[in-house]
Amino acid sequence: MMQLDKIVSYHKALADPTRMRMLILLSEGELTGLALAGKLCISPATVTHHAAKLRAVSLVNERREKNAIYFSLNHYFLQAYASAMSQLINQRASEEPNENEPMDEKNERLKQSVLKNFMTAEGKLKHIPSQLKKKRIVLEYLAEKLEPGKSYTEKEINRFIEQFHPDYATIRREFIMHAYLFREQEIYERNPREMWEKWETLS
Amino acid sequence: MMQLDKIVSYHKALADPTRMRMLILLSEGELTGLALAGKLCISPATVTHHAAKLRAVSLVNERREKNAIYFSLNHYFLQAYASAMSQLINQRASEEPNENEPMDEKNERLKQSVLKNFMTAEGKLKHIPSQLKKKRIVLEYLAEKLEPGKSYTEKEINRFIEQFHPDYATIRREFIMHAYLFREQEIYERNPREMWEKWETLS
DNA sequence: TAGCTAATTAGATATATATTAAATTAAATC
DNA sequence: GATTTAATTTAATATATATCTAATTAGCTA
Repeated sequence: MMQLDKIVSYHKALADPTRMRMLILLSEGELTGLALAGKLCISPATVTHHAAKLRAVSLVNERREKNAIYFSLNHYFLQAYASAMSQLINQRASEEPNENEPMDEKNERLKQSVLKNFMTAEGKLKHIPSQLKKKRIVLEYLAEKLEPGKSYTEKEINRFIEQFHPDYATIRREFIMHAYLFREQEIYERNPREMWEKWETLS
Repeated sequence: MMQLDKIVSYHKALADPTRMRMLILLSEGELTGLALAGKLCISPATVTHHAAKLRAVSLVNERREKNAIYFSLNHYFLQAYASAMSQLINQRASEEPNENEPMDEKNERLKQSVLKNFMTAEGKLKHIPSQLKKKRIVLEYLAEKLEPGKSYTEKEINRFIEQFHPDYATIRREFIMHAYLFREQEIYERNPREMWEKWETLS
């Protein structure tokens, strides 16, 4: 369960018109600090200030080229956090105190049982688990078979998923909703594993 | 297109730990101002202050009973606003200057052509349009056939959708994502038409 | 190395807002 | 009508933060 503070910080980051305009500008492509300052009519120092807040909640990425720094949107988190809050509010009831068994062992056991239950002997997916935790196990298992860093067209993704289940549209959407897959324009890419894990800590 | 200010105000409303805790408390049911003050360890005046902010962005409802006021969550907006921002940022590119033709005529013409293109002669849905505007037309057309105010189980919703398309899971999700349908616990309900329209103005 | 450009940091200021106590209003009950 | 309970408003205060200028740091290039 994501901490209150993180959700609040996230909303604080978005609770400022200048930062929101920054994000909108960045949605059209990366920009340097100076360029942002120019377009927003603010000083470079102010850009740094806001960039720090956005970075703190992983909403922007930065890369250095020569002595300029290019800012860009982190699409993962833009989508991921958005639903984290509704989860916080809608899914409270399902919280349970944890038992004595070590977490890692318990997770591994669950993972094996879920894969056994939801995958056929031929390696096809029977159906998508409805419980979030189980769903993530299945999605992760499938996503692992995608090559990290490689770009896929939508068709390629569909064909990939079809190997396991006919309803590729739903599963593709689940991949994106749960941050296993990332879509930019018409191109899909597997998110790095650390993103999967970061996302999980949010929910 | 939703105004920047509204999105910012919405995030401001959620950018405070006390208000977030209020929402979490209210997610378990309605409470009076005094009850909230007690549970949150703050003065009644502070509750009023925060309630005003949450009300300003339609996140809470109020009802009077005797001389107490009961606050409750507005689930519609909790879900609706959340994705409005990603839309703001992801769909900018598709904006176009509008032509001379009156808006209403244009919309009606689009609606007819979309329904003709995506529905079979037998009244089944061929597939879900990928363009947002067209998708909304199809979803609205289907949602109109649900009875407002009536509660449906998930199974009933599935059977309803299956009349039109086998992939009820996807369509059910789309209904919820686009605020045509509202889920509380395991029960589904059609949102009132005004909610559909309010939601559309957000995107 | 010196000089240039971009970005950050530090310090200062002004605005916004979260909070409370006290006064006031609203509704219900005696 | 007087009293009680709940909520709001008002006024005051303290904290947070958005912004700028000026000084500093980081990296490039002549």
